[in-house]
Amino acid sequence: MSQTLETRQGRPPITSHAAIEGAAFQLFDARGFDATTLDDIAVHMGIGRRTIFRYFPSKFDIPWGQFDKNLEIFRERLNSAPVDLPMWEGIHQAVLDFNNFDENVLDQHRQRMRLIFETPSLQAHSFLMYQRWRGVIAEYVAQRIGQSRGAALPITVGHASLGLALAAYDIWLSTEEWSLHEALDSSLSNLRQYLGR
Amino acid sequence: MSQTLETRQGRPPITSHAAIEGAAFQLFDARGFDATTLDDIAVHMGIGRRTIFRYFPSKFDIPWGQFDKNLEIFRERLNSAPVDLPMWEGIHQAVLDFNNFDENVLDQHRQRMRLIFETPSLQAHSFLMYQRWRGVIAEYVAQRIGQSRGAALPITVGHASLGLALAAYDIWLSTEEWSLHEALDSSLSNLRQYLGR
DNA sequence: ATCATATTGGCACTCGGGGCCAAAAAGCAA
DNA sequence: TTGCTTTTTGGCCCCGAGTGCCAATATGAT
Repeated sequence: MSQTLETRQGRPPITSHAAIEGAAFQLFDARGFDATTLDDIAVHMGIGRRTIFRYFPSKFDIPWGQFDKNLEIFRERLNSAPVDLPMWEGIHQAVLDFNNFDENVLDQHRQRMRLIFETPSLQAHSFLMYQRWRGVIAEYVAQRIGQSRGAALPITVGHASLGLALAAYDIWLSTEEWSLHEALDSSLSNLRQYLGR
Repeated sequence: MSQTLETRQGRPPITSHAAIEGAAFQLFDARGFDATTLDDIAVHMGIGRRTIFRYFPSKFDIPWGQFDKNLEIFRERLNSAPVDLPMWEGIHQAVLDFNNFDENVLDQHRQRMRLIFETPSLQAHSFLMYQRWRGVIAEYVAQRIGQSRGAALPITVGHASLGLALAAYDIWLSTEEWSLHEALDSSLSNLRQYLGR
């Protein structure tokens, strides 16, 4: 059993990732990401600016929340994909699963991704997140075909899968017509059609 | 005729994009990108730090040199691609052309891309460059199929092409075995094979 | 009450970036 | 030569992100 609920020694934390994230999004929505300083967030929460850096390595990481956790979930989804399917189908299924959100969190996910996709400084930093995401795919492909993580196919499939996911998000965010699931399906089938069959 | 060589009025520029780029790369190679401050570069060149910002919008843009110019060339390459070929072949040819460097500049191109690919802060900012690159592709696809630049296929092909190019660069930079041309070919054929045929 | 432990947040610093503007350096006209 | 115009330069001063350092604070344990 984990000891999350146990009483710990030492001064108790005054805030949390979720609390900072929530307060930050309030201000981001109102003034925009760039126009919101860390001082604004700290003052608004009644905590020290220095404390924010104990929870997030940079301002850019706040909109991504607990990305590490999600990446772990994605890795598990991939590893439990059925092996009898063609690899591209298994990966696509895992991506669909990973992007399957409950109704009640879908709105905030959309808001989060919209902020990330529409703020240039945030887009730039997000590339570092994307790199880790495609690294998970590359690792899976490498393990499945028995090659190095840096070999041509794992690298290529990682980049291509990332491209498909980003395309789907671009499409999903720019129109109300499609669900995220449909956008992911459509980008894959569009690519297959484009590459000629 | 252009008036590049004419005498102009006003105080003449004390430096140039190329000069700053050259001096900067000297220091980047010696100390690394992050450890080199703009003050270091300015002092090393005997110019003011403020002046550097007249030539480059940010420190991150220095390693990219005159990216706008190259993007224009790429756009022309694309637009002069033969229409009787399947679209994916035309685009692939344009990408190959765009990445065809003379022997004498290949080393410095490799050095430049290695710096960009190996420096996280630089990777992040480079995503903004990549966005513009794939925008050129999306525009071409949109125009060729008579749809909006933001439609599903243009967006998807843009992202996928970018993924292929980045994969090729990853492979090219990580091994001495392949030429850039071969790496680009290999990433495309790997993707086609992966998607099953 | 004292001690051990863990978090907090203030202080001071570096660096990238930008607004502002006087100084510098050229051509041109009188 | 003397101004006038034009253009670039770079100093000055500011802001905000991010970091190292460390005393203050708030808990549990003895």
